[in-house]
Amino acid sequence: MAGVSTTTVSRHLAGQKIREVAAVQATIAALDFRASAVARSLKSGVTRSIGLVVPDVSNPFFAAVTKGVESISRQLELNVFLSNTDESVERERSVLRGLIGRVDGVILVPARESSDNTEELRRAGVPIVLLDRRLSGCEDLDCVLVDSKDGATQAADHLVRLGHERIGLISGPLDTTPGRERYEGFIAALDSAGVELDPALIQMGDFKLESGYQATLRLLGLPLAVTAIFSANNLMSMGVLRALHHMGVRVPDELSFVGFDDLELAELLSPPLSVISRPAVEQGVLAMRLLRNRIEGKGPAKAQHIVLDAHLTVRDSCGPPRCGTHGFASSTRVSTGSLL
Amino acid sequence: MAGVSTTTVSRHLAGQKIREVAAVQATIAALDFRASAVARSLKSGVTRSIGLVVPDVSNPFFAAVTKGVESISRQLELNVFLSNTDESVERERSVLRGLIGRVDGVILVPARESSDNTEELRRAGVPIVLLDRRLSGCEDLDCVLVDSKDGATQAADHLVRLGHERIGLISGPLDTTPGRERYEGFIAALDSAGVELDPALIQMGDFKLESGYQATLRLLGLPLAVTAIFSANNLMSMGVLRALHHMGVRVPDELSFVGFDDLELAELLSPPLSVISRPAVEQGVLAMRLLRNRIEGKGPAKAQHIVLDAHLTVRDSCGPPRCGTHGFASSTRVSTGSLL
DNA sequence: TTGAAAGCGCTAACAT
DNA sequence: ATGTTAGCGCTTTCAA
Repeated sequence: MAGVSTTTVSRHLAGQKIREVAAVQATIAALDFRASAVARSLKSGVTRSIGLVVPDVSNPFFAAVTKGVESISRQLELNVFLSNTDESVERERSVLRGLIGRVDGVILVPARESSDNTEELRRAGVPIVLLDRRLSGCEDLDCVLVDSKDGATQAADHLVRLGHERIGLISGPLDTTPGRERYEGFIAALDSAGVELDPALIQMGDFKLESGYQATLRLLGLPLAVTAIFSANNLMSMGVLRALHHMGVRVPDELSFVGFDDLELAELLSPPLSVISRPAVEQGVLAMRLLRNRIEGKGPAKAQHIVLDAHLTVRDSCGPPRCGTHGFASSTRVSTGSLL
Repeated sequence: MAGVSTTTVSRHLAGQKIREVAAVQATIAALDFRASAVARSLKSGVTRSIGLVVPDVSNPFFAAVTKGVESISRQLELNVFLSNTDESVERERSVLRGLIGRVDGVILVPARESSDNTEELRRAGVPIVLLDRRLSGCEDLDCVLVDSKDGATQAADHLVRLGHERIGLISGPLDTTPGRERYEGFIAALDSAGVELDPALIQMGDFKLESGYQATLRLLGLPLAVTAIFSANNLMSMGVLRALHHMGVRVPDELSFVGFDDLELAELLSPPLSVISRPAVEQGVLAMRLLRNRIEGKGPAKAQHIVLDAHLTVRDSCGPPRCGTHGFASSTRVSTGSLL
């Protein structure tokens, strides 16, 4: 070094006034000196990093959430570790474990509502904010949610109002907050509207595209034709659309469709899709703010639960029911159709 | 601690054989002990983290790249810091600076070809792999690219073969590898096909949705109608589609369209989109492998440049030209149309 | 096989 | 205003 002790340099870096400013600055420049983030972390116990754990970055919804988190964390000069769990509890556990000691806090979209992998993190004193999904036994954690139940209710009401009575539900995993709430909201709405609840109309998916595709094929194969489909998330909706397209089923003429979560291109599809939409970037932003407060020890000691609204965006994929015109399963229906 | 020195514990954790295995393991379990990643990093000089710097995670292409990177880094037990630059050189610089000392290597999609922000990183000895875009003065870095020029050529040839002569080009920034190469490839292909190159047909965009929208409006406003449009990336393609939709221009009847980069829903749009597609997840995977080798000092000393192929996926958005039927600019054309 | 000691780079307490 | 010292938690000589 040039002239002074490391302490002096440290002080200078910390913004304190020192005598040999010039010399120190010159030497810093000459040596291209940069304080070691690692050593700082070791000394201070703070990493200036956070973890963001989502099921799948390539899901546009989580991509948007990520953007929201990232924009705030940049302002805060926090680096973000991004990890995918691929909806798997095991992966989630290993990911979370790998974050211990590397981050000051975690924003987590839990893979399964009933599988709590936050134990170790919490013992290690790492603040956690839950995003989009609850976690049983973790009601004491901050949480940013959307009123999925209400959203699903709106979807169901919309279809019922149009006169649909045989509506297929492609549900997400029930052990997931959005999966469960959308399921419950939808079923309850149909129920209170006096619409039948044939179990065959309920198809379980896993929030991934392929499961939406397969579920749709199963629904189309039902002996009694469905006149409408509701899908519990965007990826499965894509699968539904693909299946409908491959089977040559016209929407909304032959079948009506509503999906939970908007798609960037939804209005450009043919027909433009009616969907339940909700803020995504904003969820990320709110979660990051909540986490910041936890990390800094600000804010109320009590857990904050923020619930945002979802709302129906009506476009063109729903119409009145028209029975028996699509499908490949029942030759009876087909011949009936041709008799008319 | 219980019975032994920290050294012994350290050895046990490192996999060496020690006498008091039982006692040590018991104590580790009892204390929920976890070696500090930070202290380890300080001692070893290795962080077991990498940085991934992209222009925009919510662009489906980069989301897919991210997934590829993430899948390999998980296998390698490396954590990944994700950052958006939002196509901004300034943001890139600050992001890259923030990564120094925190990562063992960086995968970078540079914001601008001619603005090299890697200086500091390189002086700090951090290995870098370039992804999707070159960086001038950095030919010595490993790099994973796609043959954009060839892809754009295929797009141009496709349109020319169908008989188009007034083709609008919505280009990305020329100071970007994909922007420049797609521009050059497209222009060169038209040129060698003997198609006119009216400068008004070339609209500059910034790879974001809104610029595709605006560019399309400008193209539709041209006195001499365009019969086809080529857009240099997926986000701008969405903008084009939206503009065409709003203006009521039918594809491919009134106007043909090809875009660079596939869209998850491209085949479900009406019409299904013809696009230039290319591996995305694979680019991420390859870049991560390259980076791993650099970090471990394996592999050839010489920089590796991997160039993947792009190919035309023909669907239904291109047809033969039909002039003068769309647009809102020229009243002459409109009245001519109604006279027919 | 194990332990003592030193040091990775930083900062806070204390002393000057 | 500046320097000295100690210690964050780990690993790695070196010695026993």
